[in-house]
Amino acid sequence: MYKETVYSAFNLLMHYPPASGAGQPPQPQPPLHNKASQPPHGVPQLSPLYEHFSSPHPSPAPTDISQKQVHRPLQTPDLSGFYSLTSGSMGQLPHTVSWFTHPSLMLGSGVPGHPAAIPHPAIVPPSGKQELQPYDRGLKTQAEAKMEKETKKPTIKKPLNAFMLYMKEMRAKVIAECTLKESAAINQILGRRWHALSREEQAKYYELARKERQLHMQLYPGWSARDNYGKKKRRSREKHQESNTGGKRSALGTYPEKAAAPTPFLPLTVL
DNA sequence: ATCCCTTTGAAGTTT
DNA sequence: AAACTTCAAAGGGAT
Repeated sequence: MYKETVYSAFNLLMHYPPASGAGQPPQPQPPLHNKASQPPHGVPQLSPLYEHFSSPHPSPAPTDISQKQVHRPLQTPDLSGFYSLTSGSMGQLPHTVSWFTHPSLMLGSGVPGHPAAIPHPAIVPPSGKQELQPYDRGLKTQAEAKMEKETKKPTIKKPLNAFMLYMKEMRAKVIAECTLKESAAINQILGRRWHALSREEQAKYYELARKERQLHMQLYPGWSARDNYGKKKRRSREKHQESNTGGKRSALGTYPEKAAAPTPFLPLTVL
């Protein structure tokens, strides 16, 4: 409740203007490197859509976006955010940016350089948890304190990609439709559903993701995905590589053995 | 308490 | 350039 209120308020403040030329095809971007993530045989390819777009790495519209999002008059009194668990239809997408609604992103400090100085949802403490107590009791050396301060810097998260946005919106729906609760299983279903989406449906999410990246670039001009590299600790690297290596990535119809068989108690519509 | 699993996509690094 | 790696979310399960 509190979360949603905060996020919605953020959404309202950061309302996005409609993409110029609404009704134009959005700008999905093809996977750049990962062949395994290409839609498998039988799944509509996205590439024909991509030719509508000028560049695989569209440069952000310079200056006006952030101004618009800050000064844009509120369009609707409805506080339900894009990711409201109850709404769910992309057809009603407000022009918002999803990471403003990230549950874990409401902590953090203000947005650097942001005119409204609103805590930005993409900023989280490294631990993901709020630091309630001063951690330095004065017992550490300067170097240690500096080191610790460095590691406690808020983390600016990556903007969500199209599929992540789709997952965020559809997860609750899938969970409601089946008895599964484990995210790994839910994500498999969502992956299948993603491939089953029409190009137009997917394009909505690609467009949203593009806007996310644009705004992220504007808010954090110097930020790089590299900044977050190595921040996740990995328990068994080999095992992780095996399951997460690009070339071995499972695709529709070729899921790992473990998940090959459809879950028996799932209604067909879920899969 | 923290990482793994599982998905796709973006972007980073390595070969 | 291509291949490979990491991290975004989520939350139950494993360590």
